[in-house]
Amino acid sequence: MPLFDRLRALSPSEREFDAGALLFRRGDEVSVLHLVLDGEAHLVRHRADGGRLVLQRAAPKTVLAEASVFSERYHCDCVAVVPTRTHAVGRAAVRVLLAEDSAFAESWALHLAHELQTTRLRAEILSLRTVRERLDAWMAWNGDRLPPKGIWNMIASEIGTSPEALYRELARRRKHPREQGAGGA
Amino acid sequence: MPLFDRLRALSPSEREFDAGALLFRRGDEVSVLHLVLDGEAHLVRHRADGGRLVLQRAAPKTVLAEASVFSERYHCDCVAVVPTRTHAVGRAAVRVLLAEDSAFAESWALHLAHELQTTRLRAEILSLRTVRERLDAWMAWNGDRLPPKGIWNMIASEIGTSPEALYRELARRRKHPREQGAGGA
DNA sequence: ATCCCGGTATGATTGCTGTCAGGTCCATGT
DNA sequence: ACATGGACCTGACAGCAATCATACCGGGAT
Repeated sequence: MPLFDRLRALSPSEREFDAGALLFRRGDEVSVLHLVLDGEAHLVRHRADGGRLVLQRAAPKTVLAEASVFSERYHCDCVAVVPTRTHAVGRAAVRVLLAEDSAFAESWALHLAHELQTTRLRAEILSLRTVRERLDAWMAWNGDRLPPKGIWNMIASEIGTSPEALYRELARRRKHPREQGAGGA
Repeated sequence: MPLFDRLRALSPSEREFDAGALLFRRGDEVSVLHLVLDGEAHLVRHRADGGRLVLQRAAPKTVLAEASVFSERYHCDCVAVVPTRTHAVGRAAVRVLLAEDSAFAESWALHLAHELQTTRLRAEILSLRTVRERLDAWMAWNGDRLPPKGIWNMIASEIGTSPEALYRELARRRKHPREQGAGGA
């Protein structure tokens, strides 16, 4: 991922956050762009009734709140859900680079376009109703191969089902290999 | 939407497609970028078993397959699901503009970042399990107001549920106004 | 060697939603 | 006035998955 490295090269500053710590608050001035190195940070919006709406789950090797580059202030809170380390890049520096280095601007746009593509796919998968359909769709995107053992839990959360439901679907396919895939129209 | 207008200004060519017609095929050379004016076009990937996986549902006033700008050839098919009219902008022209006009590059990135934001939100909403939670989340994003009558069908499909289920949830809230919103943690 | 823990596996139960089926209301056109 | 169609509404039923509970297994730590 050249974009990530290019951004990291901009400045050497790293930050660490305990589980539950806030990376920033809604209304704070946007001074840096965070790249998640380890851990996980959630972009959340708090509702009047106390409920919270997650807007992004940033895993390691992920750019956090890309849209904040274009905003003076944050529109939502960001919290580390586990101990998290980030690389903080100055927002101003990123903006200068975007404006003056068209190659960088291009990789930035490419990154966003790819991210958009996979997120749209995820939304489409999540709009399917059965675990079977969701797994079919996941496989269609991942080379028509079953997910490797060891990450089934991750896949389950990716396709929005419980691990148990995924285990059962996988077991079903082991027993009835030919019935896979539907003639979805 | 200034980006949309800026793109339209690039060239005057419009194209029309009947329902079911293909805008392009996987493997075709990318010569133009489509902006959907009327109708609806789906980006689809065909599976070996005949099933199809939708990657994007492009409504009017929407840029179709943004990632294609950076690709020589298409990675999936695109089909008009209803009679559709698009504005076709030369890919080369867009790339030149991206490279030479940093203001345009910025609005392009801004567009992608916004699209990414709302798509991530949609994915989060779709990963909720009950209609109640989904509607709460939708409302949290839309000013804590109930959706206006007349578009409930649209909302239902946005949050990935059947119209009936949404009607019931809305009726429930009419009867028990105070029980809305959960202390979701 | 043993403990521990996370992932894998599967049964039983409950609850929500999808679907079908019927019905009302209203705007529009004739 | 009447017919038409679309959105809204609600009852009934079936089905799928979330959840709880239990158990197996393998690798890493002690």
